[in-house]
Amino acid sequence: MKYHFNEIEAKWQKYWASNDTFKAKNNSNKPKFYVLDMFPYPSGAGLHVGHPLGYIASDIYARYKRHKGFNVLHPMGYDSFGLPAEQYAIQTGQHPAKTTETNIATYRRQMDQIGFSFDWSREIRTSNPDYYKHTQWIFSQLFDSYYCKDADQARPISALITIFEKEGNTTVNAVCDEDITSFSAQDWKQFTLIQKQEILLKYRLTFLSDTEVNWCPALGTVLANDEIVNGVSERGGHPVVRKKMKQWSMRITAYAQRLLDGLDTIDWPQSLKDAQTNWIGRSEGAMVHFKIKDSDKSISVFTTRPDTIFGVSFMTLAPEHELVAEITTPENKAAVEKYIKATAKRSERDRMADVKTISGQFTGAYVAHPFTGEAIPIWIGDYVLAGYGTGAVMAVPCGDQRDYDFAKHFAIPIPNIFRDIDISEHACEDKDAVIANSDFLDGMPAKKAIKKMIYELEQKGMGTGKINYRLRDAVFSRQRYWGEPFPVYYKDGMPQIIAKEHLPVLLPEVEKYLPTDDGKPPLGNATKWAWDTVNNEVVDNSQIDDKTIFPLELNTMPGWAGSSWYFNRYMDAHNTDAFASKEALAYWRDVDLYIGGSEHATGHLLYSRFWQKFLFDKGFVPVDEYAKKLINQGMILGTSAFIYRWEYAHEDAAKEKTIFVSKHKMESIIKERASIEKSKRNQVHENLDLAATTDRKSNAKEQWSGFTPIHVNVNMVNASNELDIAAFKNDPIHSAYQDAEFITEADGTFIVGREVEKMSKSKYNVVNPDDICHDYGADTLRMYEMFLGPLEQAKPWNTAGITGVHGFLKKLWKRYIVNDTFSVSDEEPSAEELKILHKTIKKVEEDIANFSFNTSVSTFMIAVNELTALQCNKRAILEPLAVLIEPYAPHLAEELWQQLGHKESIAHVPFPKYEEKYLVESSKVYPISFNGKMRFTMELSLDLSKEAIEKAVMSYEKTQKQLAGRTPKKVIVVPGKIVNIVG
RNA sequence: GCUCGAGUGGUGGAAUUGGUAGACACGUUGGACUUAAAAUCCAAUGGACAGUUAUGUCCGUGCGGGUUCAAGUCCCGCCUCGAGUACCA
Repeated sequence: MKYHFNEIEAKWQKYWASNDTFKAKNNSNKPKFYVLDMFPYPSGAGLHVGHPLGYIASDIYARYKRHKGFNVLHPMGYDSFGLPAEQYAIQTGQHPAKTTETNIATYRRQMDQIGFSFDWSREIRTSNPDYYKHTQWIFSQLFDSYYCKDADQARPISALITIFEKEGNTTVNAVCDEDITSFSAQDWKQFTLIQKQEILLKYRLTFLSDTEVNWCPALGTVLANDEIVNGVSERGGHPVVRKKMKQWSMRITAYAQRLLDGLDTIDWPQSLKDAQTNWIGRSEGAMVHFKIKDSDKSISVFTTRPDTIFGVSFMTLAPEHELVAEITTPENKAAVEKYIKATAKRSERDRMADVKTISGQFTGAYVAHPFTGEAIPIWIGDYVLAGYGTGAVMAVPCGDQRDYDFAKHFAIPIPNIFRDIDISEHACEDKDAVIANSDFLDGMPAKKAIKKMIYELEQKGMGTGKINYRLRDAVFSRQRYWGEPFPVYYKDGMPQIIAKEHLPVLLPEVEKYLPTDDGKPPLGNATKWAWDTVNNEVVDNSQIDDKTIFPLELNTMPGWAGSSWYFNRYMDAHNTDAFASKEALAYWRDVDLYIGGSEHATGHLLYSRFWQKFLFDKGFVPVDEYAKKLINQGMILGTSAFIYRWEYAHEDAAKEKTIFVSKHKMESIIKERASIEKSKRNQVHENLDLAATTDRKSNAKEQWSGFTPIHVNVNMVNASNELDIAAFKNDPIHSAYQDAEFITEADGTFIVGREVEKMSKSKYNVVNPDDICHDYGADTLRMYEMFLGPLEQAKPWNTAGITGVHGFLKKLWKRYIVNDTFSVSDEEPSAEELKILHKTIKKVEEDIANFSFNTSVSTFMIAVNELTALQCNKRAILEPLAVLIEPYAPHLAEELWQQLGHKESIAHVPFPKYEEKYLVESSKVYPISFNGKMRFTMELSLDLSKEAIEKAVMSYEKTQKQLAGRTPKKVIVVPGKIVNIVG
């Protein structure tokens, strides 16, 4: 009986599935433990070896917790709405639901073969109506809520209406749009229904507003900033323009402070907390109002340094600032307009990337200094962004380097307001500098001066202390097909929510998935997309009468909608009334361990915290942070392979053909070429040492221009970096290279270049787990992925070491099964054997607690090496060992468990108990150092006193030999650790 | 620029509060078994030098300083690489 891993693994996977081994119960006497993975988007490429890294780690943890007596919830699902399926639908006409289903089947097969202990009975898919029904409902709850700053929580919009009816809005302290105007209870009563709705929309936690968005005409959709790379769309690389559009937004800014505060209560990686903290970008300062000369308007600016106000020598507005056109004087009009036009052409990314160019334009207008009354010129400059703060800056050139550079460039005065500080070279951004030339602030350090200034500003009514956040409200509309439809219809142009009992509003069928010809989103193609408010159902568009039947919203929700609450759904995945029952939520509460990539730091991981806090405010969930602990797994990188194309131009273009050169050959050519270049610069290329290429030898009329690296599929390259040329030529992807010539090394091999890059389809460096499962088994894959290195570290995939792990499993197998026969003895174990076992238990438990799975694998190897050396085959050792290793190699462990005579699965067997007594040592091999350098070791009893140790060491013959007659100055004895002799 | 990580043999990586640097694997070399190969097993393996051996000496955790009986680990100053972020007022 050999270790037939394929048979064993298939057998146990089937057993687990048919016995519901990993099904979690929603009530239990055991303590609960919830282990969550970030659910994948099921892409067409299938799972690659990078995906399972985090899943293996969480699976080990989940399995370990089951052995430790926990009721473990370890679910999996799919984030199945998304752009790739839609793009594929546009290209092929295949319905995204169909594509998604096919991809999910592949993912499921691949995950099953790795032996994860997921409770598949709770599987969820965000694109299922049963699921997005609740996403729609949460949206409607946000719509029906506003954020009360006094209570510091979300409140029902009905409560706000009650206040409006009684007192108007002047006493309301709520988060709302900037442009809100005051009204009385009397006013409110007189407003029309539409006016009331318009006002309420300015308070709702999800609201419609005209937002400047990144519009991608080719995709027919709006993109988030993080979906744009180098000014073009991340997917497809299409151009993007800025455009105003009516969009749904989420008032996440209402939660800015709570999102910051919450970070202190959760055990997440510091780097991730830092990322969120920076993203939210809290800064304390003041809002200052500068009155425009010869106008009754004023310009507000936010500043973190109100104490430097006496150093203001100009003001800069973003070119997009709403007052620019109004204040510009006739003589500056042409220049200002020209500058605005130039700025508009540059994308926001462009403007931000260019730090060196200083540009700007004077408007001709002035504001009055709030304290001195002095006229301060107003400039516009593209270093000021419309989207941050108020889009205006009070420029203090002596205290800010950018303002300083701007002033220098345009010869604007630079008054110095710091005592004894030289600003002839650069600005002084030191917060400890003492203020001077500043009236009532003279002699104060910044901290004190800031407080004083805010007080003065508030006294004069010229400003207020303010906390500003960088965080912006999140745009929530997408002009896409494959997403959740909004539960919204429009009556008189105002959005109306569809009640819970009529959800879900199902995604309609469409002829094509592109935007309509008149620029409406894809849902504009649907012919049956109107809401009948009498029968509460979707009806044909032709029935729209704007009395009882109205048009439905054409946008769909973004990808992050479904992923912002999915962790709650797993608790009660089949509930049809609610997203989860109160009982289920009360029992599971929150995620105990969440594992996923750090790339979601400012997306999913921020939005989901926001939604959770909202649901908490509404009393729908019991906790306001849903994940107690989070671990980021590092990315598994690919090792790309390159071949090098010889770039040359032949006199006769028809005679040109593609030539690839082996790596070392290429290097010698480049070297040789360089020396030729030296002697005969710019000469026609004379053929180099290319014995194999006779054609080239007779025809020397080629202009050489270097080598271009081309990605080749890593699966065509062996471990020695040799390319399988035939396979390369046969690959349909490379049909263009069928007649290519390959110049090999002297020994006839063709060597590729290697480079570590992100694993991606376009780089042909994707390694999928299927082959490894087939060749070595899932248990080997699991252990090897863990053995690669620390979980949180990024690392290149390299199968070179996999034989070591596989060999280890075979060696382990042989402890139980010798010469094809199960042979475990019931003999009493020796002290030495018990010591090996308990040492291993201790180390493995510590490793799991520290998520140091790579060192656990080493620990197992050491244990098996040592037990092999002792020829140990005793049940008292091997039975617990099987349980120890089960989280890592579950199939093998199940098989051994069965061989050991057990009928039940190993999955819930208690973890072996570590007992200190087996590790107690009576002696220690002390390292004896001289001046810190270890010279020899000496075994001594552990009950010796310090003095006794020193005596024993000093009288030892080797010590005296080392000292060679010298007398030590000092002897350091650390009992149980080390002896160091100084002198 | 800023923030956060990280630099250890030929390679991936160990070293839990400062206490024997290089665990465990890969690779390489030599050997056993075999007609042969695969598989398996055994041995050696940071570098340099000395020695017949036993062994010994020196150097060694990116670089330069420091603290300490003792530093991969702590402190100061650099360099390099990676990730994130950015004219944030």
